[in-house]
Amino acid sequence: MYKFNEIEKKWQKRWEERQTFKIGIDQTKEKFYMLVEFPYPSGVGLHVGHARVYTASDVQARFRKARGYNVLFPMGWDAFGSPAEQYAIKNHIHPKEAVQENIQVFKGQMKSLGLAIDWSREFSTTDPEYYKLTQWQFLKFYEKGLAYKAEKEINWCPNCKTGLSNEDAQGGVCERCGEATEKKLKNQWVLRMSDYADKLLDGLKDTKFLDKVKTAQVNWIGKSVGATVEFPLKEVEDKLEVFTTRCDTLYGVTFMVISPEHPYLEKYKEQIQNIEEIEKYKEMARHKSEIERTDNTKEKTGIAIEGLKAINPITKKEIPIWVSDYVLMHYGTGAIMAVPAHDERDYAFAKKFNIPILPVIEGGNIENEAYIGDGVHIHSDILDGLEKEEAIQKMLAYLEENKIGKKTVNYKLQDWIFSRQRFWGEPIPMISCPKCGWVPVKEKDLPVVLPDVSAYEPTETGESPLANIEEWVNVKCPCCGMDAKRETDTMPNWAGSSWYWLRYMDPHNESAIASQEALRYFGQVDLYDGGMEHATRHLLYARFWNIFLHEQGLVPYSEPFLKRISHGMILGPNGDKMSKSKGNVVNPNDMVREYGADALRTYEMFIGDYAKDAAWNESGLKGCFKFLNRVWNLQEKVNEENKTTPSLESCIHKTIKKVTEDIENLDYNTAVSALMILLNEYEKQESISREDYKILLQLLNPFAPHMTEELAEILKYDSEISAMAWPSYDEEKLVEDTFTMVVQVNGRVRGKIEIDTNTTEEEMKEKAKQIENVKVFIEGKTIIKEIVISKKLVNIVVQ
RNA sequence: GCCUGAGUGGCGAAAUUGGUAGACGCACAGGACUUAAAAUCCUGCGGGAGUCAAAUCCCGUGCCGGUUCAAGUCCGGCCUUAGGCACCA
Repeated sequence: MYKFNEIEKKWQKRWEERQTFKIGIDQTKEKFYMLVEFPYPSGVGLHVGHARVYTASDVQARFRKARGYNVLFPMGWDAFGSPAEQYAIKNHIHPKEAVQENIQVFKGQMKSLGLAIDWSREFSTTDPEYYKLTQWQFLKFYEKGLAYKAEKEINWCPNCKTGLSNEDAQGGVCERCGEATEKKLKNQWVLRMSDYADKLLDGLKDTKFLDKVKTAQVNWIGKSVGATVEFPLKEVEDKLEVFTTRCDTLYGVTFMVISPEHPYLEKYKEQIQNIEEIEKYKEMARHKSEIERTDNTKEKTGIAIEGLKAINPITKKEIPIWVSDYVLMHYGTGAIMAVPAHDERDYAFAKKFNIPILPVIEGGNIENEAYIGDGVHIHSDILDGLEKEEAIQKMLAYLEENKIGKKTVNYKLQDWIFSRQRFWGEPIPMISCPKCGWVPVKEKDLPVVLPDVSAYEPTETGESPLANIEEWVNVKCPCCGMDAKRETDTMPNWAGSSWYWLRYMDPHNESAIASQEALRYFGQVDLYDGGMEHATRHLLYARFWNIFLHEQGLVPYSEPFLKRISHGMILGPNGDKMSKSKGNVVNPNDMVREYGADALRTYEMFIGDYAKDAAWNESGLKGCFKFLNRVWNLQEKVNEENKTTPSLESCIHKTIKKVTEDIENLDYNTAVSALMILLNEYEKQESISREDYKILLQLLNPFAPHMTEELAEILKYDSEISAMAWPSYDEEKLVEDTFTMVVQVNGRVRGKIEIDTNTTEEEMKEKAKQIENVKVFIEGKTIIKEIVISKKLVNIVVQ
């Protein structure tokens, strides 16, 4: 049995001392940028799920290096944000210290896995040198008018006492704690991300993201093409604007609905006779959680506005305006034209409040339900007889001609709420001056450093804990020198992760994100591995950020990531998600101690399809440990020959091809199984050559780097494996002398024989018919057809 | 409700363009070595029929149907399940 403990430590030490994986810009080589999402260094350390992801990235990095690429495989820490803060509050230490402790644990664990990381490029988003640049980039957004402060209805988590972006409050639930979010009016910093909706959509074409990742982004951006239409109001000189994708149904509008937050309710409260009743309804809507409000199974509620009516601009008919919370203020114009005959929601509303339903499209039975299918227009004057698309075009032209509406594109994507009322985040580098308004902190005064304080708990008032630190908050205005105050909100933890891959390219640069030379050389991330949960958050923010930097001429590429993949989770042995509370967390440290890092790595790659979840099974790990041991013991069979053993040649070449292609395609499990098959073949031999063994060690090296290096040293090969070029295969040598010919009769297998590879198709037919069992099935029957697949099978069809 | 993906032995899983279903591994059973155990090595291992043992035959990739000489793979219709979106006008 090999002493994995000693061996692994020895090689880890050597890699560190010799800086084996440290790289720089090398114009003579093509680069390969392998990026894996940097972890949040929490208090619990890594579990075997992380180990799977880092190992896969490491296999990729080592493999690409062997193939001649200059591989950038960095690691860092995403250490701002709520969990680090929570951990610090709980353990009564400063988040800064908690982060330091946790980073040490994580780093130690990663090193014990033998990852080929260039540690000279390590940084944490919480380093002042790093967040100085995060702040600097925020100022760029501000300078270009893309960061603005606005009073907005935001998602508020009453438990975390902070505002959240839409992306962080999906489904009306706080991402961090699971609490139902509320709507709260707050003054917030916001990034104009919705301006980039089209660019974010178009940019996807230039990437090789998984389809499901692309789909998730497309859905989230939610582009919809329609029209805005203006409905004149009857009592006042004003118009109510709506967004619709179906302007062709304008003749079927029987009422309008505005959201409870619609500004007209405030603006025209004098005209509205039942304003008190409506105020009550608004109050009710505000206190409902987002989940309740968007539950489309519940019955619709609403109130008709008395004293304010609209005029249909096409039919000139007077129509009532209602208030209802099924219309959302943050989509479109916060007001809709309701066509109950052809919209399910409008239909339900009209039924409940006895509003007339007027069909304008032929089909269905409106007594029972809204007809949402396509059909010919009826009761629609100029549109009568037209199909949907023609009708939309005709109506659009009519609206534009008469200046009552125009073609409009709408997005579900909202601007990015960028303020958090927390202590542990990058301070937003802005100063509020009573005279000058919002003034950016001068570039030379960056970073705005987080003060050292004793209390960093969130406050009850919804203000950042920083607000209480007077000596930090009170400053002089950089513009006029008068007394002013710092912004006390901090950035969301998505900020630091929105540009970190750029920093890895040149992490110690003091004057810029990274040098232009480094940015051009390392370019885009070639392979980015991360969780599916980031498909619409981190990935969207990061792309937005990068597109902006590109437009400013700061980075050479618009899209930051070429290919995005996502990995499956490692589940507990019972198939449940691993969690502390379930007590089924497997710690990689324990596994490394018992079986070694190489065995753990090999097992994590062998466990199953990398993209799928897999249940942990320690017996499987033992099996991989056994496999490595057999490779170790095989050294005794190695002879002095320096050429491949002829009888093993085709098998070796097949394995090189298989392992190479599998690693490229991220099919790690089948790559390992191919190596097991090769080992089985080797073991059948009396002895194997030095060359045979070397190839096995090279192919196995990305999976089990320590043991294979040790063996290469024992066998005294020319160099360490990490310096060897990946073995190549020869197509001609893949062919074997013989093959198994399968013989079918009427599509059922009736015989198999081993025959020469050069056998012609005619000879194959002849040989097939000579097989005893085949004779039994064709005797006395008429042969209708004979199908021959060269080097594979013969199928005889009889009657 | 809509959009993706998945369903194969006791278990994790493999299977080029349709061409030997279950590679590889785990578990299990039997054997060798050992005073014994562990480790290691050898053999077997989808279900059923058949046989002293074989040969051989039948059934079998979620379900129903179809195309084809041939279907895990293609087509149509369902069921289950995971993920994403969801009062988005």
